[in-house]
Amino acid sequence: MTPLTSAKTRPVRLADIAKAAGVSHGTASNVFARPDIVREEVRERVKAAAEAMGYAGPDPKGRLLRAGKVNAIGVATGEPLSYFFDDLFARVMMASISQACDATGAGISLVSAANSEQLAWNIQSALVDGFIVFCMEGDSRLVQLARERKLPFVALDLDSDDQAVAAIGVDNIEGAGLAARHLAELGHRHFAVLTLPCVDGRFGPVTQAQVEKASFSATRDRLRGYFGELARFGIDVSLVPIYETVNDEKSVWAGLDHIFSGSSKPTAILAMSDKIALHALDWLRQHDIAVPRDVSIVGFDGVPEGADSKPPLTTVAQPIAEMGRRAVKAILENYGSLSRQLLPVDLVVRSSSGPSPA
Amino acid sequence: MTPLTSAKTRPVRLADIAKAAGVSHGTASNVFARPDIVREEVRERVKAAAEAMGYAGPDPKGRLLRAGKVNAIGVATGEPLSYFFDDLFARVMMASISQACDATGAGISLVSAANSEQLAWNIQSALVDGFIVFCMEGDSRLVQLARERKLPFVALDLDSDDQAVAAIGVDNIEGAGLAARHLAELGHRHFAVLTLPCVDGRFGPVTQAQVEKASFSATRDRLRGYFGELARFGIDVSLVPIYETVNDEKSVWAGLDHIFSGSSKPTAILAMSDKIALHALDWLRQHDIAVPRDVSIVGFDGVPEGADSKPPLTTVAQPIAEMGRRAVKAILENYGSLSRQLLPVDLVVRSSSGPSPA
DNA sequence: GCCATCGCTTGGATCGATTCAAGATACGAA
DNA sequence: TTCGTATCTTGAATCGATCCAAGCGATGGC
Repeated sequence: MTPLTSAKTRPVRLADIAKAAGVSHGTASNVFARPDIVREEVRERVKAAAEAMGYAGPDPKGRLLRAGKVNAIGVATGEPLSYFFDDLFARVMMASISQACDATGAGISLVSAANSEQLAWNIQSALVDGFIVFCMEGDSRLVQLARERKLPFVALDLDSDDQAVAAIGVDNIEGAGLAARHLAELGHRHFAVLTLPCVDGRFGPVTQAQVEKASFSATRDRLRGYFGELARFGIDVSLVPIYETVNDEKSVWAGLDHIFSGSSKPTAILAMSDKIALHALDWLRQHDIAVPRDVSIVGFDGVPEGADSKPPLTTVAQPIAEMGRRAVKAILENYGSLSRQLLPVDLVVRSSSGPSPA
Repeated sequence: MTPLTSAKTRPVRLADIAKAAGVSHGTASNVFARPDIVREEVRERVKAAAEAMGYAGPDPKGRLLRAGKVNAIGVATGEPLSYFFDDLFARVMMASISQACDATGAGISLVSAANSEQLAWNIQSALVDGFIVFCMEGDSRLVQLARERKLPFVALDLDSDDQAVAAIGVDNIEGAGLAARHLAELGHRHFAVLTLPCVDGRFGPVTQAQVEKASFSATRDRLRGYFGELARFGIDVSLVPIYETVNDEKSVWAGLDHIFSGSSKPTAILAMSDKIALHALDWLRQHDIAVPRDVSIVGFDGVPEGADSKPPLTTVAQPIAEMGRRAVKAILENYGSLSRQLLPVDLVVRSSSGPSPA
């Protein structure tokens, strides 16, 4: 009979207050879970005991085991956690995922890992009902770990290679083709391409053959889309300079330094992400190259920042909101069937693209 | 002996594969948790059984109950979940929180609720080791619910009123004073204030007395800071127009329409958030009012976007990264002691403020 | 050949709740 | 008074793992 001591040493359990109130733990549980079926007098007594003993309410840890459902979906990435808040594309995607979760009352768990040792553990021990995986690169390890959990699983933007993995994405080849055709139809014949990463960490000029070996399928497919369409306009794609960036300001600026230091300057730039395009816009402005008078540029993704840039960015918009919605739906409704959804992209023409100066 | 059927009806448990492998569940557990203490021959046998039966590995739900620690911190807000990805300030804060979590291997659970009914349940059933609560307004209900969980708890940016709540914030009065003094010392005598919300949802001109009744303490304190300092410079603050915004473009623009339609136009604007200030910058540019030549403006928060605006924004920078780090540390190390930390703010002078035109 | 030691394995207890069939109580009707 | 019914309450089973004391077998020393 030293409730104070035991309350100090270990948290109060439902069984403790049941005993204190002189009822069974079954009844005590009902007081919290289904108060209506407990007689008022008993209910008040139990609640009073809970209050007196400083009971924090039924512990979700216990409930979870019984219920089986966490009511939260995990969003995983190989990047650091802050990727979700730093990256333009991830941000929009997360906003749409969170709206879908809000609508259904589900929570979101962010899962990541600095080192790959941690990654495995984080994925294996994440308390979630399913995973949405951000696959910026051929993160096959991440995908594999997530699938091993045997929970509902959707990959966003994954390579089209493995048909067994559920994935939601866009047709990168088609989207890139749209961008290239748009510029070609405006009369442009001198192109340059700023790519997303092919290999981890490095940046610099690359060849078409090198991009073909990229681990990130979006990089490969977008280049194929660009060049496929350009070739159709009779442009010799082997002469088009390709510069690999790591999707940040530094590498993009280095790329433009490189591209515009050559003898034949492009009049049109194909950027594989809006982020690249927006950094490029900054570089061009600083170098007094007018957009779109001197140079046109088309991005990829359709992030909202593109609408407010100077000039507003022409881009290939992914249906990001729709992708997020579908991903959440797939997890919560546990589609076993969904194997691969390719959503349509949309060329959004704004003011960063115009007729070729020549 | 119909493993296929039973595997279909219900997920495979550790006990199932233990039986299949002919070992006790204790040993089976060791195979996964401490493989080194199990004889290799047995280990292989168990792993083979697991593989054969399609076992997904030890279920974290079960582990959790025993271990007691979730290894994740909950971040809660009264706003919709997308707030974390949309709002400038929240984004920076979340980036710093996630860096701190990454460093320690902890996960992040985002908790929110569209309606207040859901809120209670979401907070009560969140699987977390502690809460960091974003208190943009006097969300006392949110704070109360979180505290009832009796988990480690930290509020960010809460009113200084309730001393019992652990909170990390800045001295809003001091910060606002810094901004006001900076402008006053530049010779400005004609001010206008754009406030954060006082009451949910509405916006429009307000009086000092109305702001004093704001439920959001930061709004109150920042106005006090502004006016306290302005009064020190002999400015009659009762003549300074105050416009309440809801921290979005529409209300800010409406505010400036209102303020600049009056007879005496301000030369200096005090904005209670960088977001407000950045929207104001857009409005001023569209109305051909040069900053800082015609009008100076100072923001509050210190978000990175302020450094890239045109012109770059003078602002009162909160130590957002440090606040995030401390909050995470407080949760993970379960400071019972931390009651209230006020961190220093920093006036960052950029180009949006200059000498008064008069 | 016996005993001590070492190392792996075992089975039960535990984490904290929910659920359900069965039992108990109270109340009204015959 | 007795039985039936409606309403609570009870206690055991369950969720899926981890942990630990005790047991057991093999090995090596004397």
